[in-house]
Amino acid sequence: MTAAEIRQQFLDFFQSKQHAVMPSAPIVVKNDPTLLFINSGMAPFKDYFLGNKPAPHKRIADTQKCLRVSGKHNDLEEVGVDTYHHTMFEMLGNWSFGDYFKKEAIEWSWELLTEVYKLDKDRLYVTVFEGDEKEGLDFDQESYDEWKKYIAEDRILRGNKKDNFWEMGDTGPCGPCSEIHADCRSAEERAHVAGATLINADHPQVIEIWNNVFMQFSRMKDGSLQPLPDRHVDTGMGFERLVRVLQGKQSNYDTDVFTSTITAIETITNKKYDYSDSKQAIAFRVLSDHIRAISFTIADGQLPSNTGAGYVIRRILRRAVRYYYSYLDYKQPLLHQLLPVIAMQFDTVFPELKKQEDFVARVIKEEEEAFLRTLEKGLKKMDEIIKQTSTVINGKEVFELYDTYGFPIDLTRLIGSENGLEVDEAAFEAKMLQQKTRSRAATAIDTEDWIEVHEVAKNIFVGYDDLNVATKVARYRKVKAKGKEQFQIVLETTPFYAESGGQVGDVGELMMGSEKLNITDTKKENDLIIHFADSLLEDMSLPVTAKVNWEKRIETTYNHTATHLMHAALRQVLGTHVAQKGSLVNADILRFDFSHFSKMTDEEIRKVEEIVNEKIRKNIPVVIKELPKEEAVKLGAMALFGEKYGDTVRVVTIDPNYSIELCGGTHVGHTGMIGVFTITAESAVAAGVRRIEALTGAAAMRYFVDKVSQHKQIAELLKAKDPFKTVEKLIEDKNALEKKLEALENKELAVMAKELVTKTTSINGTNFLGLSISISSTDALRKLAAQLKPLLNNALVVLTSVVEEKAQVLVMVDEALVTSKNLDASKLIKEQIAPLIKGGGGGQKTMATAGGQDTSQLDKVIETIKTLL
RNA sequence: GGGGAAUUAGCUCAUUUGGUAGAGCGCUUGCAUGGCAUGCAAGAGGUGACCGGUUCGAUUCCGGUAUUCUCCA
Repeated sequence: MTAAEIRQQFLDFFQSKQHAVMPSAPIVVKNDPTLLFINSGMAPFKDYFLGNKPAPHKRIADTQKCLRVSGKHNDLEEVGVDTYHHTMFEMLGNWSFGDYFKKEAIEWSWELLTEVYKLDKDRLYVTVFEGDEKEGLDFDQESYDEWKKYIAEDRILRGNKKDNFWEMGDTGPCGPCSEIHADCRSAEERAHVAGATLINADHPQVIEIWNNVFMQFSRMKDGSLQPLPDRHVDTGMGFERLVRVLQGKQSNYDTDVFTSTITAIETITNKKYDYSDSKQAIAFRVLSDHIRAISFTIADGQLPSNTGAGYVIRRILRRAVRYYYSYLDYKQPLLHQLLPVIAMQFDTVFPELKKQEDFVARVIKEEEEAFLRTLEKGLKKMDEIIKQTSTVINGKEVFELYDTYGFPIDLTRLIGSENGLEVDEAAFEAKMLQQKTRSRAATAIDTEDWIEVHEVAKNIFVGYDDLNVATKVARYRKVKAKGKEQFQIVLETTPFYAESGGQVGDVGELMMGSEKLNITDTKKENDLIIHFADSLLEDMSLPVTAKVNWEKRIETTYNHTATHLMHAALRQVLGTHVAQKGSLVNADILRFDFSHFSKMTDEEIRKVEEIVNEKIRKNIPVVIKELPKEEAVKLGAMALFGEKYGDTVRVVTIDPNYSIELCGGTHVGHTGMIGVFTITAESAVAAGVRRIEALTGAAAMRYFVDKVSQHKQIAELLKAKDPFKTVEKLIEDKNALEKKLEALENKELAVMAKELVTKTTSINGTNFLGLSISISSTDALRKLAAQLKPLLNNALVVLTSVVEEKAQVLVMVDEALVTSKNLDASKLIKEQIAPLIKGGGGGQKTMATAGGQDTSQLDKVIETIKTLL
């Protein structure tokens, strides 16, 4: 049975049990400050469990792309070392939202495993929650009784709170769970040691394959448990593990989920995968695992970057590079070459990768090249350190290599040992810990419990039509971050648009009688609209009026509609490979990132501006409709990868032949309202991604007026019709004049030098020249000395001058005198001259300069030097 | 969001307690060589990212801004 068949059978099975089969949500998470990536099958359904919104179906089944790189059992550094941990994995799940519960869940899971997949019943064990006195929780008799119908009682094990009580987070839905484990050991081993003793004991062949969670409580901030009104089922079965069990393999990497990738790596590197624990074999596993995580996150819209979720991708990618660089002896970009293999493999389940194959490959290649460059730089730094070190590379240097130059510690270790050097690991760890605690302290957020004011069924957004509504506060809470206190407020109905789809959140005020409260920002947490304020109203329970700042909103709206017009224009001008990769729309500007591989030419930019402005002048009506997703896609709406859509979507159409996009943002009624549009900047943000910044309406007009008046002023200043030509000529002339001036100065100085030479006197066989001269700058003084030098030998020269009311002294000593008379110009200047003129100075032995406040002592300076001879 | 670092000629990079900014490649010109990454000589090319401060004097020290790299969250 192939992996693809196993997946399909799961979905078909639950479809036959009246489940709606849903596609995987994007692996990249938006609108949730607590999560960077989907890390479990239930994550996309959080809102349904929290009661923020109703589930579209009571029963759902799916396979969900998940990513885990941290946590107790998911250290990135462990992936590939063993045979069953992954960064990205698929989680098969079936879900009940207030529908069926323990009985059906248990019955169906048994039916699927034993009758569809035909797993040997002797190899299966299940666990149920034993209860917990401290929490006041009873033994899960209900599940136990259900299991008893299918499986011998000695195969039903009791688990404690750690293993068999699942919680979503510190607070929120939770409940007992029941796991199914499979014993994949050989017959002899099984006869020797009973499987039951190995459950949850980290045995690589006795593994949990499925967890059924029965949500029936909600954890409060004070730690107490409240029963949930609706009970839910949340199950998760690790797909890669399941395939391994069903295909009878010892390792996940030996299943057809990974073998095609491993074969491709063998071909590219000309090395063999030998299933061992060698570094080389680990490298194969690391690469075949990481390429999946990297490819799917990029396809779902997260580019590698140096912060947040993008940084996680970068780290995974770099770990893969490190492995092929060090252990497969491959020094060029490799990962991007694997893309065709996995894009093909997942073509039917996750088509988003195949559709963006070229783009994803280019991003990965670019990123690999960048890191290989970083490695080069680190190697150079490493060389320096090796030269200066005799036995142990100190922690500070190891940390600096790692922290500042991004040079991986394992490479430092490897190269160090090749040069007979050790690494001070303890000091490195200490530095690392310091950095971690500093970062944590800076981001610590203290969130208090919600204070319920009015119970409301649903949080309603009315801001598409109304900017001013009477409503009441549903709940609020205090949030403390970086010593700053803020309040989050949820309203029953709100006109405030929450930051989403690039459009910033609304600002405005809440009013209660004459009392006003400023709303500084509006954000979404999952689907909950949260208003931010610095304080609270005196009485939060009274009715309030919520009022959006109208001016800011309308200007933001101009910019948002203009973004759609521009997106369509870009596709016309540059081609249909242009896809949105991110955007920022606020009252002042619009910024739009899109996939495109070269810098836009001036003509292309002008063409886009022309098209957008033409569409504005046509005053096209903007038509907004709520439609089922499938219908919208049929209309030709641009389906944006990485956007998670519900069943009905909001379709924004500006001329059905021009622009149709799925969008939740706010838009103008007719394009004419935008007024005018202009692009102010075009730049690169990442490999294959360009960024445009633009202005509309009044801001664009101000921009034009400024430019025109600047141009006018320049023309007036130059008294020229064509200022460009004039400026070009001015620059040319200026350069020529500067050169001429410099030549003239040098000539003048040469003449001066010749004249001065005649004033040289001989003292005790040494030529001495001490003069007070008039000169324009210290630079000229130095140049003069340079001119004098070839004209004199065996000479000591002292020149003094007053430049900008400051005393300046230059002392020049012939090389011969430096040794024969032990003269040192720098010493002279510092010890004898500088104090005289109340200043400082220095230089080299043969030439030094000094400057000071006191100009009255310049004659004495010359005398002082003279007496030295 | 919090640290660390970098920014010097068209490109790649030097320049130690602050004292007239250098190299290689590339470019221009001349000469040599039948051609191949040819040789010799001369030359052009720098507001040392930007803005302030300390200093007689800052590429160098200090602060700020921008951009890039990097680590952590």
